[in-house]
Amino acid sequence: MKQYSIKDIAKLSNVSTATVSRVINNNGRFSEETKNKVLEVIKQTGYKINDSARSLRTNITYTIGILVPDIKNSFFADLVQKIEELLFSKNYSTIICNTDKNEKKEQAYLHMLENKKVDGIIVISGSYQHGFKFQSSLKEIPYICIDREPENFHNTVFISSNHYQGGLDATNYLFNRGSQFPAIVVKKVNTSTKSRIAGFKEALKNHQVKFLKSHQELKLTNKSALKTFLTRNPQVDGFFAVDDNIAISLIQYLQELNYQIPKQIQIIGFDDIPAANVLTPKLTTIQQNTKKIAQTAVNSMMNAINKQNEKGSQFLIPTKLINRETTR
Amino acid sequence: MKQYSIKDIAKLSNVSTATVSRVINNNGRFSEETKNKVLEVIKQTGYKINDSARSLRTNITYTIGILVPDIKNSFFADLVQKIEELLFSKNYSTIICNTDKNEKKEQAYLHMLENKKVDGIIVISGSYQHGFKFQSSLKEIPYICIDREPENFHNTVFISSNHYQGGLDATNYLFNRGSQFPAIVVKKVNTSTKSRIAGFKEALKNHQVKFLKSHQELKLTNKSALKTFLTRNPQVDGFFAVDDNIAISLIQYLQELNYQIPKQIQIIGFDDIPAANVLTPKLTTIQQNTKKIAQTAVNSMMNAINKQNEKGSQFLIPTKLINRETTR
DNA sequence: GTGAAAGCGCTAACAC
DNA sequence: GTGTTAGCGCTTTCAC
Repeated sequence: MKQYSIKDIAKLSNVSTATVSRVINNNGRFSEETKNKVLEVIKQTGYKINDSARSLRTNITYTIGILVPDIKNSFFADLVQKIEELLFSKNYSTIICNTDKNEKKEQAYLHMLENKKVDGIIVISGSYQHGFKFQSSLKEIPYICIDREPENFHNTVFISSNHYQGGLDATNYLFNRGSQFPAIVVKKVNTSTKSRIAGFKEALKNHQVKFLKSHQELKLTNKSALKTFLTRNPQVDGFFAVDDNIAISLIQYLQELNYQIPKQIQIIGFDDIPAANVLTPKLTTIQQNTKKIAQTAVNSMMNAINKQNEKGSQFLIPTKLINRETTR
Repeated sequence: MKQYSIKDIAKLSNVSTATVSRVINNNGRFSEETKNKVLEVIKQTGYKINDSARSLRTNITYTIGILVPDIKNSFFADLVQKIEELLFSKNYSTIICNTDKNEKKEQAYLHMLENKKVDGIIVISGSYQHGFKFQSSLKEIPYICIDREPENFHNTVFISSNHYQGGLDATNYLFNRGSQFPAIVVKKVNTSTKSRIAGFKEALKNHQVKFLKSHQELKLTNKSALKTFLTRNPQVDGFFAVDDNIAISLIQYLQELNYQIPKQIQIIGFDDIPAANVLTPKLTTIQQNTKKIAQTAVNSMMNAINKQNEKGSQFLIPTKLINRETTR
């Protein structure tokens, strides 16, 4: 059964398609009477707008693409959920693109989004080694980068937590709670962790502790890496884990090695993933303000769509320390 | 700057738009020579297909909507990610709709998806009280239900874990590991938990334990609810928590009340969320096969799109018991 | 193997 | 306040 088109509605309401269109879009220039008539017919028929036709005509799709490395990661999931909610409230749909940190997939998605003529793209990431480069052919689709630095800051808006400040706060907290030789624990390094590390180093400097990679930086590949590190650096009495998942492994290993947390060794993480609050002991960590990040991103996106140029802007969102049980 | 259209490509390649279209869609009826010529021009110009125009013409959008109560829930996130991946490999985009368990929002999304003329809708849920009813006006958009029973099974395909069997297995395991009076812990009840409870009851029956709501069912609103329950039912030596989050609260309360797990009381959960493997003690639980569920769903979706009618089918996916530390 | 042209459903410029 | 109509970019039928 054929779907109703605007033509059918026009005919059934004894008006022209233009009038129906005006009523649908509330564009004025119709009487209350015709409006009611048309609306009634629409209701009766169950007429549904055809967005393809509309987009073809208007060049607006009311659709935003969102590139995310892994939706299962709770930080990303949180962000996506909040962004999606905000976009929905502005009548936008969001197309989710799980890139799996795979560049080929990312390219394929970008291609797809270009074909779809989305109104904008939000790029989320903290997991790539490389910056984000988006070479749209002619028509520039505006894009916003969250947590992944773009190759060229002039083309876009960059939004991120203040990872540097977060790292600084975390490390200072370790000092304030009595640690004297905190070390940092990393796995893979990307743009955001780099800043967290920089914050860590700054805190050391402020406390007159010299940073030596062999003494203050642990690459946590497995339990024995930790064991070796602690044997060589018995003075270490605090760890800033560059993210919560690392902190979780760390805690597990430390417990297996019979260290007492936080008595002997304090730990602070980053992200505040759900598991952090469920561990024994519960993890002290740095929480990112996903709500604010999402708001800022959507805001910038709307501005970009409306040609309110913000290109080149960077927004750094403050983090918050959540004190729990792995610090004294 | 205007974007290139198929007309421009036609002109630049000295062929007709029809030919360009044939080349793009690889529909045959063109020579190798023209093909190369056209492809070259496309490459040079960076021409991008306009999917709105194409969809308008073909009535196919290559877009699937996916309704999910809460993408932050790790089970849903997992499912969505896997479904999205499969759809992407088939050249479909997925529009994510986070309904927040809000019926009004759900309706609004459905409306949006109808306007967008998506090719299909996948409805995920285990969190609604009511079944899913989708009254599309005329053109039936096919839809698949995962974990939420449709109001009318004849209109759709229903896919879900075998919650009943999972509940049965969980409870049997408790018995096998030495519990004699297992109880079930619930919070809110929906279609899936109902089946899990039914499985629990069946296991009791098989072990000649009579089910009495006051003795075998705990509504875990807070710690004192647990305390009261255990005072009244001191014989209880095992809990089947109807999902992992409930299990987590339960463990925490039990520890605060100084019960020993699993020595005095065994616990088994359901879902295998990430936190389950990180608790102390680690949670024994029932894992759902998200991969299989996703595959089945996408498969059915493709069949529905291709008019390979499966309506009325139900697929029950087996679960798997993950033995960890909260059982003996 | 190729082209001309109709038409998908809509919006908006223009005329009245 | 309302109608006529062109045209957005594409696919597809039909003719050659």
